[in-house]
Amino acid sequence: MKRTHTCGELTDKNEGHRVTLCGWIDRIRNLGGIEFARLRDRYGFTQVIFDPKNSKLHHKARKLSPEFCVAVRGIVRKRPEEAQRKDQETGGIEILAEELHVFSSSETPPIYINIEDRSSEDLRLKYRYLDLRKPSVREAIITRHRFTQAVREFLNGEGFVDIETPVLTKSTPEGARDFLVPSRLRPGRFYALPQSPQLFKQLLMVSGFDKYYQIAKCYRDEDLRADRQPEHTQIDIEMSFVDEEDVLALAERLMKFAFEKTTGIEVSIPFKRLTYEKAMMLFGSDKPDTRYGMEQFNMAKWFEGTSFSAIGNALERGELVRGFAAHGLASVFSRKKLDHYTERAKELGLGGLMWIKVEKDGITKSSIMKHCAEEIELLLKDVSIPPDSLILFSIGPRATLTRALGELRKKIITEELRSAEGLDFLWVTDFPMFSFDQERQRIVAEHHPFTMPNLDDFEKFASSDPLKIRARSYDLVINGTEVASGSVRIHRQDIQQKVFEILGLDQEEAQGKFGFLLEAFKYGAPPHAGIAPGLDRLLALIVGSDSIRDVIAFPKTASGSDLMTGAPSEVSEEQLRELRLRIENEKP
RNA sequence: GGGGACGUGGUGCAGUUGGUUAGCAUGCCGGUCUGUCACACCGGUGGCCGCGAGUUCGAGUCUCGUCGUCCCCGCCA
Repeated sequence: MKRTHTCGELTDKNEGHRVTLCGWIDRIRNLGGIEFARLRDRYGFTQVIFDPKNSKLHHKARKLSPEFCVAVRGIVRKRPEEAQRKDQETGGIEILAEELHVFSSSETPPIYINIEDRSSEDLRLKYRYLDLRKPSVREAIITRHRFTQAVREFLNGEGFVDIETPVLTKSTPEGARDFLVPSRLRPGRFYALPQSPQLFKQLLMVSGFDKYYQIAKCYRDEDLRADRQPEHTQIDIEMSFVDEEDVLALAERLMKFAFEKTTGIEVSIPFKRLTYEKAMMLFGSDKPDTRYGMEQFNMAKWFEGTSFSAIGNALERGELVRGFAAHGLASVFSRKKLDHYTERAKELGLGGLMWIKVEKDGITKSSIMKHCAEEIELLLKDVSIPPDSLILFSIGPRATLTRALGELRKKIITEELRSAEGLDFLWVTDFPMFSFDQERQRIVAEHHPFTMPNLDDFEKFASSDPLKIRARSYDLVINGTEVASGSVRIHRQDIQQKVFEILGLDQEEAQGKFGFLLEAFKYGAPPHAGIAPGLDRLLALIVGSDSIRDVIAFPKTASGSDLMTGAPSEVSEEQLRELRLRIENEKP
């Protein structure tokens, strides 16, 4: 029996037609005589009715159980008026069964398929193929398909060429830990899985491919999170003869097209922009969710010459006094909660946390009222603070203070506030080119070492204070999540060489690691720039999930295992021998 | 590498201060029922309480270890 229709398409327009449906039994409702079976496929549900008058068929139907895979032939008929379901797409009709074929029976499934969120995540992952039968899980995967199709449609239309790059490639020293693949033909040597196709796409620009894209798997052997998997997918894009404005504009149009095509949510462009510097000063974060306000401000001017030594001394030391106001929270922040936030502030490196409350009735309270009543009065006169507001503020060196306040702001957002609506697209630009890695005691690239520095900064600070150099890089942030990252790249051998020097790679090392790139730059490299939106995170935002596992067909757990296949697994002695590898005992 | 939460019939949970037969819901099996849609009702089945030590007359409950899952910090995108 071949199907003539799917379970999502029949309506009263098909009344009287003889049809065949294939799918899985979602649920049986046996009323003694008449028996209803809900049939499910990826398109929807259709109710099938087995009438006892057809006793042979009815007898066969009584043996059905959930998740049997079947074909049913029958007549589409309108349900009686009182039995119609307007909320279901196929709720107006049913199939009066004439013939039933069971392709496969099913044991009682280990997870609930016909009830949402009734099974634990580890079981759902172990039986992912069953979990994927659930409409909500299936829809997330289909949404992902529609999104990538929209991305391809847009980029193809813009003249981009989709080019595959190798998965077995070379280990590079910068960035995350590589996944390594031992080489059998060259024992003792290893491939690395790409953290991104970065170098290949730059080389494709040297080749003249102009506009490249790839929906590319990227691999990083680092610890996992809800929004981090060992393999994730990037929409990898690179363009020649462009600058950052071209890339940002392209990315905006791409996001608008793909979001609108996939979700129907209208996206207005251009997106807001903040420099890194400004984002840090306003929100204490390089990926702020700006929907919640609570911008930091400098409070020094109200405390100049204060007699309160804690603040006065800090100002003399050149430290800052900064804080932010949270409206509607004065009544929520009990003494206990304030203590809790103070504790957190100390963990974040601050000496403590001060607060001012303007309560609902307009009465002002503060942790430093005893010392600074006048200062607080002046401050509240200058800054308009509505009733029921809380100002949290502290003192400290600039970087520590802004970051710590940013963390406290984030904590308030996740713990105290109702989640905001809508999509908040934000560009953060002009990141620092380098940062200092305390652990390794050396300068590292903030984005990656192929990022074009701001050349004015570069000239001024390359030898004196490289940490002051800004990069021509940009991140796209949506609702506080970093969803894309990119930069203008270096296309000149001399600049690339200097950047390597600042990173502490001498010429020989640089030749060994990236010689092929430096070599390529000798042969007419075009100026180029690119960006790489993270597909998994974008989809998680679109389907409203906190975890990218929900938009990946076969995801891994927080410890990197695949509960379904059992990977990673041990391999045979024979396999190890071929690779000339030996496993060292962990505990000798 | 560090911190937190969890692990009890197939599934999701409860289980008091350590005390006799480990509850509830759902599923599953059987029965009644011809318009249900989480069908309803009646009856039944099903658990070495993740694993291993220990404390104790006695451990689901306390201690230590171990494994697994989730969340967070570090790390990383």
